[in-house]
Parts: sequence; C-alpha cells; structure tokens
Amino acid sequence: MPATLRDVANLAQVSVRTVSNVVSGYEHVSERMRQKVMRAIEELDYRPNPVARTLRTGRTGMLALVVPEIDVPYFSELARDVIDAAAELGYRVMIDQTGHDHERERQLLLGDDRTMLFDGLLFSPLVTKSELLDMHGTTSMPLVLLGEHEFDGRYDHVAINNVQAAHDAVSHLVSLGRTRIAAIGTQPLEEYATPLQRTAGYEAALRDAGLEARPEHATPAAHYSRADGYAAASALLSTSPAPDAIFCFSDLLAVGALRAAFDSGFRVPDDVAVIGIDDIEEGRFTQPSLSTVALDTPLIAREAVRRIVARIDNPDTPAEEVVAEHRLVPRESTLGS
Amino acid sequence: MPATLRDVANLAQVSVRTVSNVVSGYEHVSERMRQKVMRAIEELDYRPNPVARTLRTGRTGMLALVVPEIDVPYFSELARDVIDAAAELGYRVMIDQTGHDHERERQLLLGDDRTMLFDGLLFSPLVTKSELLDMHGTTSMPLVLLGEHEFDGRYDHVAINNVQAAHDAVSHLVSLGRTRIAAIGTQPLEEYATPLQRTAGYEAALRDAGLEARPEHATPAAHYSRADGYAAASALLSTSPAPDAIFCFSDLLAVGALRAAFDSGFRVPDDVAVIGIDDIEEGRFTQPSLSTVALDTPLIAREAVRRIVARIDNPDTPAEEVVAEHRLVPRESTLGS
DNA sequence: TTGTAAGCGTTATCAC
DNA sequence: GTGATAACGCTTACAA
Repeated sequence: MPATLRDVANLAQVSVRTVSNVVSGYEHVSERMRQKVMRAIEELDYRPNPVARTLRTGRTGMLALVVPEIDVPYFSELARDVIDAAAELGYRVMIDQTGHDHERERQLLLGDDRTMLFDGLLFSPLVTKSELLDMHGTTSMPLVLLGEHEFDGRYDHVAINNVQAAHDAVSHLVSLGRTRIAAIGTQPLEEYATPLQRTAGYEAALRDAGLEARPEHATPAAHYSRADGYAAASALLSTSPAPDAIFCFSDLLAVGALRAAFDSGFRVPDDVAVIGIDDIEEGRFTQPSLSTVALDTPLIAREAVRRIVARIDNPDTPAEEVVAEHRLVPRESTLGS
Repeated sequence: MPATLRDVANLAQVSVRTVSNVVSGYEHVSERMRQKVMRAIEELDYRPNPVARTLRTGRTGMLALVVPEIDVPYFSELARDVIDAAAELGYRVMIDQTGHDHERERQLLLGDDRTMLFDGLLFSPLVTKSELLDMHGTTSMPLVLLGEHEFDGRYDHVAINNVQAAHDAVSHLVSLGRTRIAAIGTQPLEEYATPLQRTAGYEAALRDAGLEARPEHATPAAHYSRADGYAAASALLSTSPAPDAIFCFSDLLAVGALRAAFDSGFRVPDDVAVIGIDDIEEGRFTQPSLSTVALDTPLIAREAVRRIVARIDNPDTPAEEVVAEHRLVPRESTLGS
C-alpha cells in the first residue's frame, strides 16, 4: 500500500500541511523542516496521489483528442503535434477514435461518459454532422474544434479554409491544361462539412475555369482511405473518355489513386495527374511523389492547445476562430519528374 | 457550478445513498424512489464526477500507451488496435510519445510523474535500453511490455520473435538467388534490443546460406524513418558492387529505400530486391508493393490489454509471456509483378 | 430498501 | 513558518 501525506507527516513528526508545502514546492519552509520531510519521503518512497490532487484542484492535466481514426496519417501526425504542444504546457493527451460511431461522438460531446478524466476536448471531425455540436451546449467542458470551417461564434475553432484549399488544388490542375478533372471524396448522402466544402471548392474552380462539372466525375468515398481511393480511381479510369486529372480530398485517397492509375496502365502525370490534400509524409516518397495542398498541422495543433488551455484557465474567454494557412505543394504527380 | 450527488438528494428528498444507488444501477431500489431521483437528476442535469469516483474506487479506467512516435505507422496502427481493445474492456487510452527522450521514459517507468492518471502502462519500446526496466521495480504500477523479446520473468510481455522474423526475411531473399544482401537499421553504438536482435537474425540467415556477411552491408539508421531509409539505401546503392537485395528493419525504412532505388536508377526487384518488417498498410500501395514480414498487431494489442487488465484486477497474477506470430508476406518488391 | 457517516489523499483556510 | 481541520464528490459499511 502506497504511503500517503499523512504517513510522511507522522514519520517526520510534522503536520500534513508542512509536507504538502514541501511536496508542492511552497516557498516559505525552513530548511530544517524541508530536510526532515525529504528524508521521510525518501524512506517511505512517497509519491503524491494524482487523483486526490485532482479532486481537490479540479484539474486533471489531461486533454482529450478525438479523431475518427488514429492510424490515418493525417490524424497521427496531428496527434504527434498535439501531444508535443500539450506537453509544453504541462498537459497530457488522451486519444479517442470515434470510428464512424456517432454514438461515441455524442457521448463525448455531451459529457455522457463516466470516465471523463480530462479538462478539455479537442475535437477533430473528418465527417461529422454539425447537429452534434449543438448538443454540447449544456456541458461546461471546454471544447476546441479542429479542421472544419463553419464558425458560428459558439466554439473555439482552428479551421482550414477547405473551399479555398480545394479551389487551389483544382486550379493547379487547370493551369496544367487539364480539362477532364475528376474528384474523389464526395459524400452525397450525408451532410458532412469537410467533403461538402471541398466539393464546393472543386466545382467553383471548374466554373471559374470555364469547365463543365460532370456529375459522373464527382466520385464518393465512404472512408478517406487508400483502398477507397484505389476503388474510386479504378472506376473513374475505366470510363471513356477517362479523366486527365484527379483531385482527391485527402492524400490517402490519392495514394490509392496513384496505385490504381498504375494498375490500370495510366502514366502519372502524363495520362492522368493526381493531387491530394494534407501533405502527409508518405506523399513525399510515393512514386511519383504526390502533389498536394499542405495544411499547417503544427500550427493547428499549437493553436488548438493554446486555445483550450486558455479556456480551461478562464472559461469566460470569448470564442475565437483561427484559420490555418494552406499552400499548394506541386510534386511529380502533377508536374512530372 | 455542476450539481453534486448531494444536490440531487436534497431536491429529491432522499439520501445520497439512494441517489448513488440509482446512478450506479444498484438493483434494490424501489421504482418510486428511482423515478423521484431520475426526475431530480434530469432537472439538475447532474453528471457524476469521475474524479471523485476514482479517488474512492482507486480506478481511473485509463491505460497509458507509451510509444516512441505516434506518427510512425506501425505505432499508430498499434494504437488503433490498443484503443479498440481497451474500449472493449471499459478502458480508455492515454498516449505518450517518448521521442528519443530517455528522461521521459524514466519518469513514466518510475512513476515519477505528478499526473499519472492511469491504472496500467503499456510500454512499446522501439529502441530502449533494458536498464530502464530495472528501475520500474519499486512502483506498483502494472506494466506490460510490447514488442521486444528479452523475457526475464519479471514483466508481462507480448513479444515478437525478432531474430526469427529477420531470419525469415533474409532467407526469402536468399531463396530468390540474391547473394549480396544488405541490411538497413543496425544500431552499432547503443545496445537497443530490437536492432540487435534483427541484426542477429540477418547475420544468422546469411551464415545459414553460406553467404559472407560484409560489414559494409550492415547499415545503421538512427530513426526508423523513410528519410533514413532513403539515405541509407542511396549510400548502399552507390557502392560497387551494389547489393542485389536490401533487408530493412522496418517497412518505413523500406519505403525510403524503394524511392532511393528508383532515384538511383535501380529497378526493384530486378536490380535490387527490397523487404521490410511490420506490414504497414502503406506497403500494399507502394509501387512496387512492399514485401514484408507481417506482425500480428491486432493480437499484440488484444493480448497486451488483456494482460494489463488482468494484472490491474489482480496484482499478484504471475508474469506471462506471449509471443505473437509473424509471417512472410512476399509482394512485388521481391517477386516482381 | 434506505439513511447516516466514515473515509479516499490532497489542498487551502484558518488560526497561532 | 507551521499546525489543525474543513472541504473536494463520491462509494460503501453499518444501522435502521
């Protein structure tokens, strides 16, 4: 059984108050006392109980990061940066994946969970309905949203300009002279923000270029996975006339598309150019390397953690929106080598 | 200010005991009481405070998963499976990355951290010295080790047979008629278990095949990253005679090696065959697809969680070692298409 | 079946 | 500067 403050106090012949002072580095303790206490701590191998401290102070020192799937590179790279940024401010990170489980999202957002040992919630929806957010209202759990762009002033928000990012990607393809530009990643059945916004950007860019948006070119993808990218691209490339460019709503989809192009006998970028969004590291090593729109993930992570900690420290902080920069990163899959 | 059990009890005109019974689903409560309490809970929007419960019960319901870097695909895929397996048993997962920070590892292992809000520690060292483990002795924090293979009976351990896995990979290259087989991923300066074991398997396989182990073919890699794989492979392929096969200690190194081979004008597998270890999903979509030795990550995760939960429930459970299966997965990078 | 009360191990508010 | 002691919000003997 681990030693408690009281045990230390008894052994050192002082009050618990004094021990607590020593342990938490309080300034005004005489050197003699401090020595005595330290000896007792050493002898009993005392370690403060973080749960008791938490109950008393109301702070767990833990943040929750909620992502759809942690093994999607974009999210694991985001998680890396969030964990580092949190550590810098003295916080640890619990990670939860909602998969495509709306019930789990609901629980987290509503605080309907019996094990919410965290001070704030970083919520990074890839495909999440905005109604869910309305339900968060009653809880007092600090919340920062990551990645979408639908600010209504109620929540802190580190956003990406999805419409513009998609527009930039497609405009790049247009500037290369491509005219039959397909897209992979739409979500016709559900009202998810990210795919909706990227679809809007895609269509706007086509319009701005005077190109026709063919319905059969806007291809859905249930998950933003390599496999779905592969399947969608295979289907697209078997149509006639085949597209001469594919804009994928994520780099992971694009990785699948690259492989599909190869397997279907298409050269990239000669026959078909491919571009994604995210700038995951994987895309720098594909063959050909993957053109993309880079999101400033470290900034997103840093800002998100900064905001949530500010809100934890002062719940009345007004909600704020930060829009992270993005930039076009052309590589071999559109430019050639 | 959130409502407490007491508030609910007051409003419902019952004792806290009764409210607690209702909240925690105790069997013997009259329907009338239950109704009254539920109404009060509803009205006050009461949610139990998990920290108080934790202090009382001694259980946080949280596990810590410690990995070097969460954005390394092998670890993010492991994390996905660990989170899922933990959820199944009612646990949540806090993730920490030690980077290559030995001090952080020391803290975690020693329980020298003021915010250890978890019931058990899943420790997955890629490159970690075993001395660190000796220091865990004094703590009572349940610990399960993942991935190495140096069982001394003190800790639960879900292991990989690294020596055999490496041997299998190299034997596959030998069976293809390759004779100048290089390796990427050794760690000559430090005594890390994984690289040491994989090096041993590599050398044994060469010996068994009657091939000479050339020192210049055993190439170190500081991190198991794409970039280091690229650099190491580029160097290897510029020697003369160049190797006709490269065994990489991880798939991520192999991804870098594939790209390096291409950039150096080598065809894979015709000029040089490449094989890795891990079977990350990325390797199924590279061009050519990556031969590898698959580790049974879901099993590793499931077993690890099962063991740690068993130990949390009963600290006196004897330590146990499980060795996860591995199997050779030949793909285009050794077989061709 | 329900009420009363004693902790869980801290921190913080008083006195001294 | 240090010592008692009351919370923090919950679970659970023990009583009734």
